[in-house]
Amino acid sequence: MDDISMRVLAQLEPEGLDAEGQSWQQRKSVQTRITILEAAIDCLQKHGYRSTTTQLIAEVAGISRGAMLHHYATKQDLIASVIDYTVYKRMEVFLDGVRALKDSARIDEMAGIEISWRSMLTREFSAYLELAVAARTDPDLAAIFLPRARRYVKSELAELIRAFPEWTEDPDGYALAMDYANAALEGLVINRDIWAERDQRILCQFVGQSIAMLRRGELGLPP
Amino acid sequence: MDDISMRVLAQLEPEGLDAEGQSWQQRKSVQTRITILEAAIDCLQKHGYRSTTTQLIAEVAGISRGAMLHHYATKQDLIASVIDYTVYKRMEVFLDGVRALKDSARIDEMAGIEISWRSMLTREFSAYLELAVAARTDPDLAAIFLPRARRYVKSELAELIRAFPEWTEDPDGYALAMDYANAALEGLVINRDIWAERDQRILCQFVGQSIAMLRRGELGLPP
DNA sequence: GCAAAAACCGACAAGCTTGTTTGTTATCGT
DNA sequence: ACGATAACAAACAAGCTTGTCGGTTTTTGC
Repeated sequence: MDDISMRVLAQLEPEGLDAEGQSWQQRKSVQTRITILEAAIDCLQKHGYRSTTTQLIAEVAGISRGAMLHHYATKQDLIASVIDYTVYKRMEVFLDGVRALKDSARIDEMAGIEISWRSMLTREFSAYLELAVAARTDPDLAAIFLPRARRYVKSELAELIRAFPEWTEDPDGYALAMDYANAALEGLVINRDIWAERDQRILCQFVGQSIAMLRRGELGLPP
Repeated sequence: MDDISMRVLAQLEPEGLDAEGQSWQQRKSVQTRITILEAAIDCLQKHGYRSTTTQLIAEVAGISRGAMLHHYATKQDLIASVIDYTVYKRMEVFLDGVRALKDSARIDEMAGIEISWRSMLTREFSAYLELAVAARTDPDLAAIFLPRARRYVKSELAELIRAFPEWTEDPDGYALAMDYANAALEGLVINRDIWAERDQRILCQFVGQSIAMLRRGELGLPP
């Protein structure tokens, strides 16, 4: 893992899941928590936030509900951890993908879009998006989600530019490209069941092309 | 209302709400149903699909739950009507907006994007989007939502091109532009609480610009 | 070893949601 | 005018969800 990844991941790494050198109980606890978080991700993806009951999560995780409530006293505690965990894992996947690209593929073919698109098709991002949309109409969820989401966007913007050095000279354009890619692809994800797959591929390519033009300065904005 | 509007709206007009020349009971019934639908829209926007209980809708509508279940025997019946109703009203707003544009504004300044964006900030679209995302994880809702959504996309694509005659020569590009605008703006709507307003405005302009380039053939796709 | 703490389990009360059912008032057709 | 029908109201049962509580097993510190 190189410098770039270290910085980003260090900022976003979830707490309470890194006790690898601790006692037996600590490690057992961490393992159980990860099992719970993975189960929660599955449930969020399949059933959505409001239908993801603590009962269901416990069943999928294969432990009793009482045991789960020992690790996460309330549903909010659990969801807060899910947010951190999914953000961390998605960033991990995204960075791995971008780092694996050759410079030419990344710059000329806008392959970063493809990586971003793929990272949005993961279980983790499905769960994250589910929370994002649910937070818009659930005050309790918004209270724990929005601060984390804003922090995440900030970290992503500030650090990920190291993975795209070709944007260094144009920070505003980079910020726009980042938001733009996220918005377009998230909109695409939402309509995945409605639109034909071919249309989705074309759309994805179009987004990549327009970002390429933005970078080359052929498609800008009035000041 | 001109020809264009007539065609589109005729295809999408909800059933059971057009009994204006009927008996007193009929008109009363229609009025009550509209009251219920408007209440449902408010609830969906504010609380999301899963928290929009029949109890809550009845309270907001100002009638008893029993009375509501007389008009809509089940929650699914009600939601199905909400889908048709919101699609109809959004299309109405959108068409009114586009018709009010001068040709120059529509073609050169891509003002259609601004209209589309504004139509997505309405109560009706918020409710529709809420149903769209909820349908992705709720099989019962998906059963009534997806068929209607696909029909809506088809009607929109087939008929709305009359409002944008400058695209007539390029049906593929038009289809792409349509999907693209919807995806990007819907993604923008979803992140509305997370991103700064200024960034949202810039993003909206960028989407308009890239569509303008697509129309001028300066930004196409490989076959 | 042994007490304390942590991991884990099962059951409970309180509240909410949905659809059904029974009853009341107002309007329609003849 | 009068029976039928529609609009509306209220109460009920069945099921689900959340958080709390007492109890059991396993690990840790001494």
